[in-house]
Amino acid sequence: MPARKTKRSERPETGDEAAGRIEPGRRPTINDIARLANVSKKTVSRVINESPFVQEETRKRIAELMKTHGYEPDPQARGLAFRRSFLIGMIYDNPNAQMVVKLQEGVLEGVRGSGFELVVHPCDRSARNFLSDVRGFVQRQKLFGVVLLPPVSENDTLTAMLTELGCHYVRVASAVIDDSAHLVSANDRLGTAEAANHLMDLGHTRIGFIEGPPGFRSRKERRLGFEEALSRRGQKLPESLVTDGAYTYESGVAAAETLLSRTPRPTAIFAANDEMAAGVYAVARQKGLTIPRDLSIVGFDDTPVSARLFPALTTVRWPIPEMGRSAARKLLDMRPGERVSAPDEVLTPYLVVRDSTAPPKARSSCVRRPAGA
Amino acid sequence: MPARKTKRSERPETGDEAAGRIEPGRRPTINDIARLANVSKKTVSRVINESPFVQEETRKRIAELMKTHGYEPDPQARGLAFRRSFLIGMIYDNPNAQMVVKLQEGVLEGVRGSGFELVVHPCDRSARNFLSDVRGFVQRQKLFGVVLLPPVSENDTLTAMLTELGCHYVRVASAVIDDSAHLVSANDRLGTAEAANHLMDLGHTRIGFIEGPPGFRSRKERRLGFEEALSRRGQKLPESLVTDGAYTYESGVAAAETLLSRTPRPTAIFAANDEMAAGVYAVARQKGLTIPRDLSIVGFDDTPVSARLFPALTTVRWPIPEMGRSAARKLLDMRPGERVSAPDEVLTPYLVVRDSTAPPKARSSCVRRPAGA
DNA sequence: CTGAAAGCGCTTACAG
DNA sequence: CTGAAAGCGCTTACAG
Repeated sequence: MPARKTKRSERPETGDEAAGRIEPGRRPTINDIARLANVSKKTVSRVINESPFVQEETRKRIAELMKTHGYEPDPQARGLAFRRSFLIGMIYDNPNAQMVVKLQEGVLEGVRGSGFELVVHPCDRSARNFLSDVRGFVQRQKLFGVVLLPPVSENDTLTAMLTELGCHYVRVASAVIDDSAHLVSANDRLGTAEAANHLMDLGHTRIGFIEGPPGFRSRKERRLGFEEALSRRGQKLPESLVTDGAYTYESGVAAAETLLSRTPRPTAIFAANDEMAAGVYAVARQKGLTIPRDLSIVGFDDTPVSARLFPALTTVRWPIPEMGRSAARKLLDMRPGERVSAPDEVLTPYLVVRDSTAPPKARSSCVRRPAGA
Repeated sequence: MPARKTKRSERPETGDEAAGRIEPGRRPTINDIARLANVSKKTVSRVINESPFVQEETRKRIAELMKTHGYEPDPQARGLAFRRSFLIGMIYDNPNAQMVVKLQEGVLEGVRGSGFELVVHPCDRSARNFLSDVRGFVQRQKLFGVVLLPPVSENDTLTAMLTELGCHYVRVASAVIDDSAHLVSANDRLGTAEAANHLMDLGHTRIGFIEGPPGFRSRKERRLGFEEALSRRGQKLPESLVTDGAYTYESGVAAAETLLSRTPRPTAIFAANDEMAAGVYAVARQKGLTIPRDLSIVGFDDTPVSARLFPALTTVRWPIPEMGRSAARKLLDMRPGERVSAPDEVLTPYLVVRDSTAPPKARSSCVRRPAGA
């Protein structure tokens, strides 16, 4: 239907008067607004895109008309003209559902009101067609940008490809692995150090350590942070007390079985995430060990599972929702003409002390607590 | 850049020969393919949309060209012309992260290769602007369809609005609350009945029941299924042994405290989901009750938490991934010209017996097991 | 079976 | 500061 060239002489003074000219049930388009405002659609376009080259009076009149008629520019049409969509992708291969959902919510919170939407893309990072799959996804949807979750976020080949495709990205990570504009990160090393200090404060000297899976940067960071904290107080982590893990409950069970069969038995275990810590609980119970009297346990993440273990798990809180929101904002800052807001600091995870840690039983009476730690 | 009107007389015989004519780095468009195939873009369009009105020889030649050049039609442009996007929304206000993530994965699996993508939309169903928020989301993105998760899926005002907007939808639900085309459902009543039978088979007669939250259809279904099964064997559920729950761990704790303070104490508790069952474990432990010797527990969902409780939870498995895949397929079946595949049956959840159920201690010796149940 | 024209709702140069 | 023309990559009538 060709746009009726109606009485351009009439200049609507109020929204109500003009409303009759849009067929009910049809969403108004840029043409409707232009016609009602007696301007070209290019001028309406300028208002939409906040161009400074519009007379204030005109801008205001158009803005009001848009509001009155509930006009919202069509992202599809805008995207086609811009050669870019208003979609943000979230790419991940992460075993932790709680983390994924909370991050999604955080990102959505961060883009609220911006007109952007979130398209999720779980994937298999070890699949042979991983890169081409992501490439197709990004190209087909002409994504404005993507949020990358660990460990996919640590893949530099991937980010190089995204750059080549002209797709913005922000990595969610455990260490500073990119410049501030492309990174939302927690300082895992600091968080783990806090956990180590807590255990040493309680008097533990034989501490077991369950690592994250190879291929996760957090594995390295968490171990490093822990060992550094130990060595700062002259302690060290013997190889016999370090075990592999996979950030899953089952791997926590397996690791705990190994660690708790060592002699002498460790008096405390740090698990690089909560899921694995839950596995340690199961093995401890099975071996008749009481937590924390016979064994102290510390986890990492502070996912809901930590509060529902018994006794409640002492763990390091990873600021998931904040990371999501921040990632979204960084992406939005990449819109042309956007003034970049102050870059967020690298967030510091902090220890949440609950009931799974206590001084070691056998030694609690003969070991001196370090003063003022 | 205007499309160069090049030598239409030359008719490319092979893709290789033609390849040189598309500038490298630029994705081919329908115009490129048309030019290379020496046909109008309308004909290419017909091939894309699988119109029968294309000569087989022509169709084949064009299809090959598309493949050679890695041509994929632009969903944005197609959407603009179709007045509809190739996006599917997932709308939910559900506390269970595991369920949400698995359903997302299931839907994505179901649409794989179709060119559709999934846009997630967590929301607050009790917010005053709930409906208008969803309406804006659907209209702005011109969603092809949406998958509705419980309890949002049970809102008929919502589905009426979607129909009015011309947006397809599929509900994920716990009972038959719509016609087969719009519904992917588990028969919760049957699943719960199985749980009840299992407990009765073991000899339990005093069974506590923790309900789901008001506003969830599953609350009603699960209770009904349970009571029907009991009454079929002449048992009944006394009001004093029924408690409210909210599908959260904390509500499970509160409910268990109530139920376990009744005298005589119930010998078994059915919790309407796994999260609440986890809460029952905590209270039981705190009261010094050993599971299943002093108390049998049955959950519902079979989420990962059930396997990591100790002892492992007997629960009713809800077929989450299957529901997601099926929902996606139903949506795709609504594409014009699509022949509807056989509608899925309503899925039946089934009992997974683990270690949290046993005959009641005090009575196991004097109660006769019902024969052949 | 195939195509030229017009359109989907926006934006980018380019004028003025 | 404002607009007419052309274009983004596709499809829908409408012809033939």
